[in-house]
Amino acid sequence: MGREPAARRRGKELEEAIYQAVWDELQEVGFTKLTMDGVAKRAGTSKPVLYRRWPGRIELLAAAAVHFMPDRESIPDTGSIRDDTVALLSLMRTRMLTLGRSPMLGLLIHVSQQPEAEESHFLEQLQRNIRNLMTNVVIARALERGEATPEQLNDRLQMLPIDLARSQFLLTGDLPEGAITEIVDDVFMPALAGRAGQVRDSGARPGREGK
Amino acid sequence: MGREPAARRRGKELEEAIYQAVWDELQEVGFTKLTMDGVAKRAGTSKPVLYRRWPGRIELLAAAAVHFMPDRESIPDTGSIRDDTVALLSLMRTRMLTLGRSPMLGLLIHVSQQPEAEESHFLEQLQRNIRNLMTNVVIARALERGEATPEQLNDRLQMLPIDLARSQFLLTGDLPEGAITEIVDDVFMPALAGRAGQVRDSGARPGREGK
DNA sequence: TAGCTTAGATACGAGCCGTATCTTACGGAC
DNA sequence: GTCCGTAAGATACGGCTCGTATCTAAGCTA
Repeated sequence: MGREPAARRRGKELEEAIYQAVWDELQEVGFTKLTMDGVAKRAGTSKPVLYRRWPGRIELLAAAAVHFMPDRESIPDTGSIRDDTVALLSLMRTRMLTLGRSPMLGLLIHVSQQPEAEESHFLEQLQRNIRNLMTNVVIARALERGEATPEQLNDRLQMLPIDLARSQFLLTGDLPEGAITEIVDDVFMPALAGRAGQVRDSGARPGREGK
Repeated sequence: MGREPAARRRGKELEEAIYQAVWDELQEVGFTKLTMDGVAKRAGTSKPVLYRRWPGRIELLAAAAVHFMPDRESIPDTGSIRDDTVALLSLMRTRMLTLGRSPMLGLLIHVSQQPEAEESHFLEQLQRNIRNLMTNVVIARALERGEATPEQLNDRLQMLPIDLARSQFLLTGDLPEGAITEIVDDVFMPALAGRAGQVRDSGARPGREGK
């Protein structure tokens, strides 16, 4: 007569179900209304199971995000810094859309109030990864190709496309294809060209190397 | 025997005290722990008084921010687009530091989940105001001076310093003097120069002017 | 089969939410 | 000065979420 209680899950199987519950709950009620009770209920488990694994909802969210984050880490060599940068921003787009705007803002708030935040390891790791791809792959290739010189590429300039992409996403919640090409073609490439025209700041001699 | 109950405040006097309480509470417990109970208690009043005026804590926070926001709206004419831009970013810096990183992120989350959000009128108003100062003052002056041409200045490029400044603030919680000059001198001015060198997009041939 | 780990159920106190109710201080009208 | 309407301030409430404590029994391991 008593209904069959669901089989008891453990380890990876259980965690996977919890992550899925987090993701579904995010989709359904949104970040601000994401609760531990809600996740536990949806996952068919109970709160203590969650608290045994994560300190709180932010850390649980971060873990779920890690779990669902696509982990493509390579930028195809397109042959030009322009297209490589577009590819990098597309990767950024994929990741940011996976995480979502509110969760990303939520993680940022958490970081901003708990500077040591081990849990935000995740956000910083994404950030660091993107940064490395820019400097060690896109820029490095550009230097090899002779598309740019080291003096030309200060830190700000190297991070320019990334910063603009993140800014756009945090403000609008999206990073459309068109925005990417605008960032690259209307800002980044001109900025590179501008620095090329006056390679050394001291000897600024605009427009002397002839077209 | 009974202690003298504090004199009952009304109107502007009361609201001022509430705003001050919000600000103090923000300072003391931080954005995520800012509660209506806490504000009411600190202001020496009670929750119904707050809820009669604002729908919730986010709206109360926004109102307090408006109240404390310095309202300098002018950018001195420094004689160059470079220095005008620095002045604009300094204004942005002042405003963002007044609001604070977490509150700004919190308002952004609120906007992101309630798109119509009338209350975030405040954030968008700040944004719009800065935008207007950039296009209608800084850029307009530059065009008058002949420092730039209209074709040179697409939307992305015009918003570049603002976007970078906001990005920096949201990530680090600050916008130091040095960051401002880097944004302007290492990115914005070169980008302008780059667009000047190749006014029409059709002729853009990146990486061809090298040695 | 015995025993250990831990999933899952349940209950709890605490804190905050937003609202309802009530008293009473204050300000304006006369 | 008196009367009255408005709104401040106190209090209490139900509801939700938090994070934890306690207990059971399921399932793995020896």
